[in-house]
Amino acid sequence: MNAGLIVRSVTLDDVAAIAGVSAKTVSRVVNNDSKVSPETRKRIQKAIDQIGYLPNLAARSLATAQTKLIGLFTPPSNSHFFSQLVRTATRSCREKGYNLVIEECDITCDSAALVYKSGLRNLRCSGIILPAILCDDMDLLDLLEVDSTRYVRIAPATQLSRAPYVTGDHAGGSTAIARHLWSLGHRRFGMVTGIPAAASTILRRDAFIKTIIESGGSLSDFDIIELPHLLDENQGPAPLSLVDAGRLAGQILLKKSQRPSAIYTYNDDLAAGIIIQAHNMGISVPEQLSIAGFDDSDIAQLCWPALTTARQPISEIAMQAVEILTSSPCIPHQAIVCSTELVIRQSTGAVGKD
Amino acid sequence: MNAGLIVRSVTLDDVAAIAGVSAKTVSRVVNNDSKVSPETRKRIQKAIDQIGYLPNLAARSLATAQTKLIGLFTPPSNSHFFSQLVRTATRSCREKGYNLVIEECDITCDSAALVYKSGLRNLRCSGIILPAILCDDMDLLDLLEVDSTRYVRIAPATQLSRAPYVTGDHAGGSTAIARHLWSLGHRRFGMVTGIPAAASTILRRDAFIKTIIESGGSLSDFDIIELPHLLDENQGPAPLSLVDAGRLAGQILLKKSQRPSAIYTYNDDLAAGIIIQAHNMGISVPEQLSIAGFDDSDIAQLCWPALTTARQPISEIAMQAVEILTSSPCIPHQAIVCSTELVIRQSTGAVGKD
DNA sequence: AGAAGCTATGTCAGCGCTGACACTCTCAGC
DNA sequence: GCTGAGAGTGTCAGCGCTGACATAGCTTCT
Repeated sequence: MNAGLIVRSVTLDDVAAIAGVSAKTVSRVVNNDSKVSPETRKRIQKAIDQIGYLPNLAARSLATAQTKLIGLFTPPSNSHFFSQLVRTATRSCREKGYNLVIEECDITCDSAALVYKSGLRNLRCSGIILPAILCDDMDLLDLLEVDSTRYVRIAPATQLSRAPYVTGDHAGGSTAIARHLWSLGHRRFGMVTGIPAAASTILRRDAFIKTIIESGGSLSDFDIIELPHLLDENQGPAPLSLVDAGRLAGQILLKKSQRPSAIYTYNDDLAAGIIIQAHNMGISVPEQLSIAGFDDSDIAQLCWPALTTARQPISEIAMQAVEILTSSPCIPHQAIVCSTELVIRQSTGAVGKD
Repeated sequence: MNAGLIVRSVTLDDVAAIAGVSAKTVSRVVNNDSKVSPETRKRIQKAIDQIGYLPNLAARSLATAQTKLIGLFTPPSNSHFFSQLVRTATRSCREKGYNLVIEECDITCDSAALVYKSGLRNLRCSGIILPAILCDDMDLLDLLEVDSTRYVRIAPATQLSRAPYVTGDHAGGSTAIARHLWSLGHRRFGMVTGIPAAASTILRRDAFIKTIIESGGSLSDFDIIELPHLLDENQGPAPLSLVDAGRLAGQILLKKSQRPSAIYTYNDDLAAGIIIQAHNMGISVPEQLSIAGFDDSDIAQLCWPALTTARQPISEIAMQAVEILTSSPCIPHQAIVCSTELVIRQSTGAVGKD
């Protein structure tokens, strides 16, 4: 390691001296400006390669007041949905010449605005991606607007016209799942919902219930568990993973005297937990219990039996978010709704005679 | 969105003017320098809060030639091991006042040095975390040293004394798994290895084989599949996930006339794939087939039956890596080996009468 | 021929911060 | 009273780059 060793880095001026032009012209070449003659361009390019010039992003940021950094908040219990989101966002950023910076925020203990203030904020990202829940923290949105930082919301619940957002068709996916389960003959349902503050939680829950009731069911056919209740029950030091939360929910739901024949969960991670719990209790899936999730994240095909779920186009959501943040000029109130699609796998089946 | 609107940001000078001191003194307060009288400090702090001063990291980077950014390379098929690594690294960076930037690199198609050059390089990260495989790309290491960028390797295979590294005890974990399987009566083994260029692949494989042979087995008791072979077979456009690769490996291994009674894989993701494939083929685990992985990443407890595996302290590895990069002064050739631990779960059992 | 318009390039201040160094007090020690 | 040390603060250049503007050398049109 040569840390400590002083290395004056190669600058525009060095290149300029070699190529016999001004630094500004080199800058033009580096930034692909037009209005540079082909010969000059070639000569400069040669000089750049020769001494291995590397633009200094800090200097550029300072001069342009543009960092080319995209910030992304993630929740502490990482679902598979988020892992995929992070991955695709990384790739999209790169394609557009930006870099992705990750920030973790547990809204159950910290205010998102506070986390932002003490962390990402003075990085002055060019744009910020705010996933569900976080994106409904009005203090945070205010703060971002004060800083005039661009941001995009993923699945916002409130003030939809305030800023651009991307979301999946939560209601549509839920409706499809409900129809599917009903048509298989299920009449008694367990549900595990997400965090109530998230729009997706409400939309997925309500669409499901509404569809069942429209089909002929009633509200008394449901056993509903809310995710926060599960998280609260956790004794351990580490936050409960969503899969573990699902397992816990399974313990509760499957012990009921009137056991549901189908369970629908807020996302695939929770559903995976239910499947595991069913295995542990000797309940066979899908013969004795059907389970459906949401997202179609990696985990869906990793369960056994593989999970019936509503596919959200996670990669597309991430790409669109990055696109919105990096488009120039910025389009004020873009709203993109990605459609969801029912994916039937082996975790759901016709209702059996228990 | 007020992009486009010109907002001269609040600077040190603004604060200085209000507090009636020089910008330098404000800088001292912001950076927690000693040698500022308590009263002055208080007065300045008040001014800072009053106008909401926010240090400009780009300017600071330019002045100090220090970006306080840590870069982390990830492979394209994200294993659970990496998801966890990313998460913990994010947290560790934050605690130390750094930010984490992710870069994806598929060494099967691109040279790591090239990816670095075209991406992370001109961000001039203060430090770079290089996971296995990547960290044995000597071109990349050369490049980093030319730039005098600090880096830390995770599980390097070659030139161990070249730079600091963190690694798990691959051989130890593998040996423990081998002893465990042998003691359960297994005598015929399937193996799925990792990418041969990685030290971990070789260490895990060789320790396993050596232990079995020492126990009385012979080389002819093994059926070995190498990960790259599986990846090559993939027709689809998207790269094969490790779980899918495991499934594929299962298809091959479990069709053999002399079917192994136990399969040991390079990591948990691959093992999960094998379990799924066993389910699909109606082979019961662990009664008819024992399966063991490596890492004890989240996926291990997400399988059913839960996976017997060798736990690597992933969080500790990430924390140590960040620690090495951020410690000051930098310690030249630190080498940290984290111990691994056998975790016995339900995917392994005594060999049955098939 | 002169005006007008273009293209290709140069000049220079300044983005916000910090390191090196200078300066002014105060106070202890002789 | 003088010296030296140290604490507290200020001055200023310069990190590497780009935006705004100026300039030089063309061509084209009137």
